Amino acid sequence: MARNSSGFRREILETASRLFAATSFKATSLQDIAREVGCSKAALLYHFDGKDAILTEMLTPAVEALAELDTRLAGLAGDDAVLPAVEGFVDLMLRFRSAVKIIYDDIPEMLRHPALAGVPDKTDRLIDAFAGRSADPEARVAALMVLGSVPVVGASPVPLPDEELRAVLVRCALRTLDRDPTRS
Amino acid sequence: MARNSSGFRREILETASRLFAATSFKATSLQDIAREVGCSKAALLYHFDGKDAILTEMLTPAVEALAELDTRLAGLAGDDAVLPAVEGFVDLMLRFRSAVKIIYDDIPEMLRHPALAGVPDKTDRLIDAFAGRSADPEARVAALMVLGSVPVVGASPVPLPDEELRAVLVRCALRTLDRDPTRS
DNA sequence: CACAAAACTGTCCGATCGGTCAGCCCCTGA
DNA sequence: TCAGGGGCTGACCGATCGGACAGTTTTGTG
Repeated sequence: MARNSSGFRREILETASRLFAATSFKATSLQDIAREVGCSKAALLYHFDGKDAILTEMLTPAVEALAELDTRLAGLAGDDAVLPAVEGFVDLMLRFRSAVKIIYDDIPEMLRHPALAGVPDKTDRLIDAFAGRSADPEARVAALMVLGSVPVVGASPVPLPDEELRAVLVRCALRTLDRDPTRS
Repeated sequence: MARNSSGFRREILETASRLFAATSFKATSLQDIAREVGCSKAALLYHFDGKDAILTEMLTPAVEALAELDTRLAGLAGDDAVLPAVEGFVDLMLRFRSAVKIIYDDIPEMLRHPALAGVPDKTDRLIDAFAGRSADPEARVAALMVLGSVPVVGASPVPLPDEELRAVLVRCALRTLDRDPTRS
């Protein structure tokens, strides 16, 4: 064998990235990567200092881009920061989509657990309801955002009593879905 | 020892729930739970059929409530489904917050990885920018929602070219933040 | 062609995981 | 009093993980 070294490194990174995104970082073993690449586990450890080093090298560009966005926003005050922050964040996410998947695809893996069988089906129908049974792509994306954002808030510590938090969440979610919350 | 059996079961569930939420299901071993509860690992497996059974018993109420919401929404068509869906989902999430944490707290665990050092700080500042540097709780919650929702969309397969997806995401995010996207 | 460096392999290792099992303790009721 | 069963333990098991290492093949170079 003895392929081109830097090309081999890249091949390892791409394969590992695919596997990490498909399953998850923790659930993907060095054996899995080696099998997919077509080399021995020891070969991986020859090119990289360890499993963590593979992940680090894979995520570094995204982390650096986030740091760049951070410094760019630091100079903007108040309302001026909102639009650049949103656009910058969305661009970042789209540009490093595979990296994002690696971080977030622990959730689908968790949903594969027998205890949660049938949940994905129900969340699909929930998206349908959020979108008002519409097939419009924008409505579907907004619905997906609501499905994701509400639990994220729930998993985070929020200094707000449940009743107020409930009202705020409903209001924000309706705005996301382009439904005016200001009505009876 | 020989404690009250059902009380002991409840104690195990509560401790396990706390540990699962604090770290993650996979990263929490039976040893960890046993140490925290103050019994042997074998004692856990005497009361439960296995690690999965503990998780299942913990999540079952939430899964059932989700199924209930699902059937309740099934009869509603089009726009009539939106508000009940949003309110039902928010209520569900608030009611089973610990269960939600268990599913979602794989992400914070991932963010603890050395490769992602410093990322939480930057996302905190990103939330600040999303909220327009405001301390208003509603603005902070909306910002948190945006931070969560955008990557969730990125990690999901969306049948939309990147450019359109970008525009949709920015628009929806601005609506979530209560910023009117309809302007130059 | 010779030889050193690079590339790679098979094998082994310690740690940790979920789970099993024989047996001990102790309360209960006949 | 003593059999018996529920509650529980410590020791152990096989599987799997990331990683170490000595040794072998391949490659580049004088």
